[in-house]
Amino acid sequence: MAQSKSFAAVRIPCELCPLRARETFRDFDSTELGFVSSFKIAELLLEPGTTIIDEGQRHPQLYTALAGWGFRYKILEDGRRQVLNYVLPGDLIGLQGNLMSEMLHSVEALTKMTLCVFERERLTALFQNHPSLAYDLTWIASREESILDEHLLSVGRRTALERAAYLLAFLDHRAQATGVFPEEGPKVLPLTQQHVADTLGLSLVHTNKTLRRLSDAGVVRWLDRGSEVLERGKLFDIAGWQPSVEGMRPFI
Amino acid sequence: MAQSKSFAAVRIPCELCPLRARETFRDFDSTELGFVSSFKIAELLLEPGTTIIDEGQRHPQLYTALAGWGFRYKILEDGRRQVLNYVLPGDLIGLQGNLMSEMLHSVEALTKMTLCVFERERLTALFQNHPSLAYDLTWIASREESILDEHLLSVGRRTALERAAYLLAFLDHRAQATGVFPEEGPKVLPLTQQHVADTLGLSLVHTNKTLRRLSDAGVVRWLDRGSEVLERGKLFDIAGWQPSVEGMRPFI
DNA sequence: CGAGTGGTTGAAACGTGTCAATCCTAGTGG
DNA sequence: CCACTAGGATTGACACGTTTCAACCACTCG
Repeated sequence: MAQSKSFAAVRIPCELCPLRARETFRDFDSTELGFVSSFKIAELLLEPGTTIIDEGQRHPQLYTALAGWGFRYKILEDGRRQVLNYVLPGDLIGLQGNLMSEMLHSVEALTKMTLCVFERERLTALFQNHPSLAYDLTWIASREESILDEHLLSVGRRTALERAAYLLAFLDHRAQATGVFPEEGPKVLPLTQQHVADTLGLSLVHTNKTLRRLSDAGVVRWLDRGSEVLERGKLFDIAGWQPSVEGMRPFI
Repeated sequence: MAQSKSFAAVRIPCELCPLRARETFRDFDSTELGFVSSFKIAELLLEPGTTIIDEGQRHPQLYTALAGWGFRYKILEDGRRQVLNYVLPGDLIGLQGNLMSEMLHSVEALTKMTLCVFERERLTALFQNHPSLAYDLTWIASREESILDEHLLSVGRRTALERAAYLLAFLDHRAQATGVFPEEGPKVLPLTQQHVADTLGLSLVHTNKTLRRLSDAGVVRWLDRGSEVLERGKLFDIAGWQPSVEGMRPFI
């Protein structure tokens, strides 16, 4: 497992942030922009498999994902792992560490990632001087919460097939909305079946068989280490789920 | 199902808030107290079974539980229900989801409850003028998040017995910490087995058999419509879980 | 070329769900 | 005071979904 974190030679200034250009994300006014610009202390480039945050450790930094995929998870003592959610561009990493001294979950990069690095300490200044950003932070936290609600509903009450369909629909939709997919070429969700299993609360073998049913129905295609959604509508039908229409969302 | 919400004849002023007296909760300074006092527009007294928030509806109010037990849940179209978390005194109700649009989950009273009522609109003023309270809000949201993380781990990866043990340990611990238990008499968690089942993601029958195993082991006792934890330590052992030590927590 | 990771498959064991009764208790109205 | 009722808890039998075990294949990388 690659543990190397390298600081980028070139650091994208927030003024030129590629995310901000996308219509999904709300704009900053110049004051906010100034603060966030100074809030950002570095940029991290990560290889797939890198651990970003380790459960049980103190972690003085916060991150915003700029590019790439990651995932949050927890493990039990005997190694059973539960994936809690996925990290996409615009997502804040490590917010809940602020209260408890130690992090209560881990985060790992799924693909190459770029992260903006912030100093946790400076959150106080953010709350003091930038109410609108403070509001955004709360907004972000409560959005993550509602995603977890839906996941919990899924793992607790949906069947294996529904769960799988929901997960792929959910990820495909989020990926689309945040614009992680390449302009050209297949829009692939970069997960192994082990990740899917650990997200759905199923065994690897059963996950494989469930995904196969989706493949056979022509709804998705499984690639080398990832999958591609072919029939969005059918997935929604199977899952019994629709993405809720979101307007612009904030990000720090 | 009783749907009546009645406004209290007597309204406890925030200055005399009984929760604030407890050592679990952090104190307000006088400015904060003044704001919260004006933020609170009413007090609600609810009968068991009352729906507080309805999924899919806009809900212009926020609440803080002052007394009693409630629970948050989601349901699928065919009626399958998943309990997401329980509401205890000091908990904020209605923060999750898009801060200003439709609710993505429902909330129901489990016992008689008392709620403080706030106007969602005035959140803006809170963020503008009271950074410390804004910070608290984020703290609260991200705490709920870490609880959901643990629940998701539980439902996804723990066995039925571990899950049941975890849930009872978790609730017993929270109840103890917030002081909902009566000073005298048995400390009972006011859930039916149906609630437990819907929290654990299990069927009612299997939940019954699982709880019976815990009863037979003498770890808990099941009462009429609730349970009592007898051996905290053993419960932790079975669950493979320990409550993380929290300092004082904020509440609005 | 061998090793490692990820995916695939079948069979058997096991945990959970479903169905269908029964019991218990608190609350209701005659 | 006694049916009567309704919600909650309990139980056994059986069906079904999921896990586990144990292979094997395909592909990439050093």
